[in-house]
Amino acid sequence: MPAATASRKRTPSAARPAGLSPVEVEVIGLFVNAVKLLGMPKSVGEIYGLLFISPAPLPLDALVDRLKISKGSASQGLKVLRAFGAVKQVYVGGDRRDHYTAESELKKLAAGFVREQIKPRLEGGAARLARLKTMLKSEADREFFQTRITKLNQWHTRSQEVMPLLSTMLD
Amino acid sequence: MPAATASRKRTPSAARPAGLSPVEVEVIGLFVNAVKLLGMPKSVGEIYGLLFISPAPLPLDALVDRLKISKGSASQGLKVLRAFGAVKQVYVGGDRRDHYTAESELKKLAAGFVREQIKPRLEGGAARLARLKTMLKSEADREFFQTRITKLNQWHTRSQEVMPLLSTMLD
DNA sequence: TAATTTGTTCAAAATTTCTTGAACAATATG
DNA sequence: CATATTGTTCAAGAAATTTTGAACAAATTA
Repeated sequence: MPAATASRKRTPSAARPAGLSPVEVEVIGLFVNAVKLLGMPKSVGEIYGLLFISPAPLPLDALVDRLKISKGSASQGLKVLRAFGAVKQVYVGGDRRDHYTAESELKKLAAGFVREQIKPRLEGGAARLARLKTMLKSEADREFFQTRITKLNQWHTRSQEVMPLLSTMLD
Repeated sequence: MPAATASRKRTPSAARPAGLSPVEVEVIGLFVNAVKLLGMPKSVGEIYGLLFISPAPLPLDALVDRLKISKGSASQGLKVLRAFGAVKQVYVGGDRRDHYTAESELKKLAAGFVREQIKPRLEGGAARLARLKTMLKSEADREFFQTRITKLNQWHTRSQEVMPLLSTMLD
């Protein structure tokens, strides 16, 4: 058999652990938990976790092999993580595949979450509130509704104020 | 027919709107959204929303009738809301049923959420982290893991620090 | 005490969400 | 150009979550 031409069977060097080490399992579990708390699918946590604990950037294949998830899940999960800025694309010479590392700056992660998940919802909330105000104007009388809507307004304003403070604190 | 003995057919006074008014629909929608963002079932948002916009305290029956949800859902939803302190039990004279109003202090709601949802998870995270540290002690060498675990530690500490600040800000 | 009211619990049904895998597009390689 | 590689998309299947409704317990009333 001919000497391997730098990369023959896609196994760069040393044995690539087919399964997961105990440490890896533990770290991934941590992220699966966190990610579910934030309302995201388990696979997203698994992917981020593995990247987080991986010394080298990993391509999609590696995620599929080691986490035993489908290509579709891996692709979808990476898409979400990219949108959040939770994952960085890294160039690896002599390899056509995209490789990824975990972004580990808490501030950036928080910013991504706010941008992708919180902001859109707050905006939706703002729209609804506006509509409510119109409705009340026409119904004119109902005092109680008025006080409740005012309360909602306060909440909404407060939420928007808190957000930037939060990101400052996470510095 | 004899004069109603204060409460005959469980319809205190005036017509009880069987369906929901446009304003009610709008407010409830707002809360259903919010509640889903926090990872809770729709019915919890509906219940809280109706109580929030209701001038008078409501018993379980009213939730069932007006929201058209099952008794089971209503009971379960109230249980959750009670645990969060998102709902107050109000005494209503001459009525055996429990009546509820929505707690509308943002601070209290936030506190409930932290207590019921965030804290337990952070504690779970702490346990995992402790386990991880032990594992690393035995594997001794792996430097990279070490730096990552340190990072996790920072995050965890930071989260715990941020929590009380958050509740201060929501005053 | 028997009948009624009120509310809880929990297994099964309904719904929602996630994952898979095959088809496809895009790019590179021989 | 034909073939291989890489990655995306999306419909169908699998899994997880929520809702229902009936059985039950507790408290009340006649």
